[in-house]
Amino acid sequence: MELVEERPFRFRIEPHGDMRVPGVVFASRELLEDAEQSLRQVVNVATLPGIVGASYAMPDVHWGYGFPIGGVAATAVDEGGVVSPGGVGFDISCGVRLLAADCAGREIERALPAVMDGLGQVIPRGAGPGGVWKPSGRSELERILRGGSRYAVEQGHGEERDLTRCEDGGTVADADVAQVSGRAQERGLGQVGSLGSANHFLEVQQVAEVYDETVAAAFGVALGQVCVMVHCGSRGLGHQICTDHVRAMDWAMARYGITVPDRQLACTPVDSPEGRDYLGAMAAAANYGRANRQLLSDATRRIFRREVGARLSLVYDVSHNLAKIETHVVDGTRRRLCVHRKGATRAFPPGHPELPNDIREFGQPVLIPGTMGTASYLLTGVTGGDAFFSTCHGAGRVMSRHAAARTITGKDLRTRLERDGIAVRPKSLRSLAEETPEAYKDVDAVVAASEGAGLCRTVARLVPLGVVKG
DNA sequence: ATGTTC
Repeated sequence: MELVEERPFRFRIEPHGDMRVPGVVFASRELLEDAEQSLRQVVNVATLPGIVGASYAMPDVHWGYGFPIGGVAATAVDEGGVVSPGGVGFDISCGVRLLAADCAGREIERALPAVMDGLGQVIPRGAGPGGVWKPSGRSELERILRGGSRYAVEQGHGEERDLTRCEDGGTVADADVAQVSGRAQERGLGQVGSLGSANHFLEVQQVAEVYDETVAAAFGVALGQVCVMVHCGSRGLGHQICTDHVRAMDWAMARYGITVPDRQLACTPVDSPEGRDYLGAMAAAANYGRANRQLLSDATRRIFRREVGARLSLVYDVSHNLAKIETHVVDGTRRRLCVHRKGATRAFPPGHPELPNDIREFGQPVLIPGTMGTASYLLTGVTGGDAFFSTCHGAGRVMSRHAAARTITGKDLRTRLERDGIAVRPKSLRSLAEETPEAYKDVDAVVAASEGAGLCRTVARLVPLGVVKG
C-alpha cells in the first residue's frame, strides 16, 4: 500500500482500482506499523457508492468488521449515497461519558477503597444479562428506545444538565422500534444499565494535567479534581440490530446494483427502505446506549453520595460508533451527508449551533478513554477540523485477546495495578489479563497524532485511581 | 463489541 505523506500526521492513498475517493490516514509512521489490513479496509470503503471527500482513518485505526475501527466515511444522501451497518459497528452507540466530582483526589484518598467496593457491588458488568434497571416490559423498553437518556432522567434517574451536556440532548430522533427485532429487544430487556465486557470500563480518575484552563473550567474540570469516566455501549441489543440489518442489506444489495469488495461492507442507499429501516433501528440502539450510560451514572452518584458526600456533574457524553445525517460543505457545495463514524469521535468546532450554550464558544468536548491503567483525555473540537469534524476514539488494540492473556496472568496484572496505586474491581481475572495495557497502542501517541493532524486540541489528561471492569 | 461459534 503506497502511503504519500502530505504533511506531518497526514498520509494519502491515491485512488486506484474501484476507489471513488482517496484514502486519508491521520497518523505517524510508528502508529501505522502492522496496519496493512486496516489500510486495505480504508481502500475498500473508498469504493462505496456516493462516498465524498475521502475514506478517512484516525490515528487509532485497526482492523474491524468490513470498515476499519477508527474510520470515517461520508456519503451524499441525495446522490445515491449508501448507509452500511459495518460503518457503525456491532456496538452501536458505544461511547464515553465523563462526570466531574465536587472534590479533589486527596480528599477521597482514604475513602477510595469503600467507593470502589460500593461501585464493585452495584455496577453490573461482564458478558450476559444483568442491569441496574429492569424495564417493566416491552412497552417500557420501547420508551427507552425512543427517549434514551431523556426517558431515564424523566423517570428520576438524573438531572437536567445530564441532557444539555449529552450529544443530541440525550435523545436521537427518528428511532423506529418496529425495526428492532424481537430477539434484539429480548436481549436488551435484561441489560439496561450494564457495562458489558472487553475494553468497556467505569473508572474513578483524577485530573493530572490541564493544557487549557479556560476551556477546562468551562467544561467543568480542574487540576486534581476527581472524575468518573464510563465507557460502554448498547450491549446485546445493538449487536443483534447490526446482525439483523447486515443480513437484510446483504440480500437487498444486488437489487440496487451495488457490488462491494467485501461482503462485510453490505449497504443500501440511505434513501431506500432498507437504509431507513437500519437508521431507525440504529437510532433506537443509540438511545439505549445513552440510557445505559445515564443509569450507570445514577448508580455511581449514589455510591459517591453515600461514601464521600460528593456530587457528580456531567462534563459530556459522546458516542464514537454512529452514523449521522449532517450537512457539510464538500467541493464548495452544501450537501446532506450520512457520516459514518466507527471508532471515531465527532468533534464539532467552536461556535457550532448544536453545541450547548454554555460551552459553544469552546468547541465540543471529546472524551478519549485510554487503556486500563494508563491515561484518558479530554479534548475539544477545532475550527477547520478535517474528516467532517472527527477525531480518534481511544488507544486501539494491537494484540489479540488470546495473545494478551499469554503475556500476564490476571492475578499478576491486578497486583501490578494495585502496586501502581490503581484499585481494580474486575468481574473476571481472565478478562482482566486480556485487557493488559501492552495489548493496546499508546494513547498518548494517538492523542498527540490527532492534535498534530489538526483534528482536535488537548484540554486535560486524566489518570485512573480505580477501575471497574467486566 | 457479542448469551465471546446459530
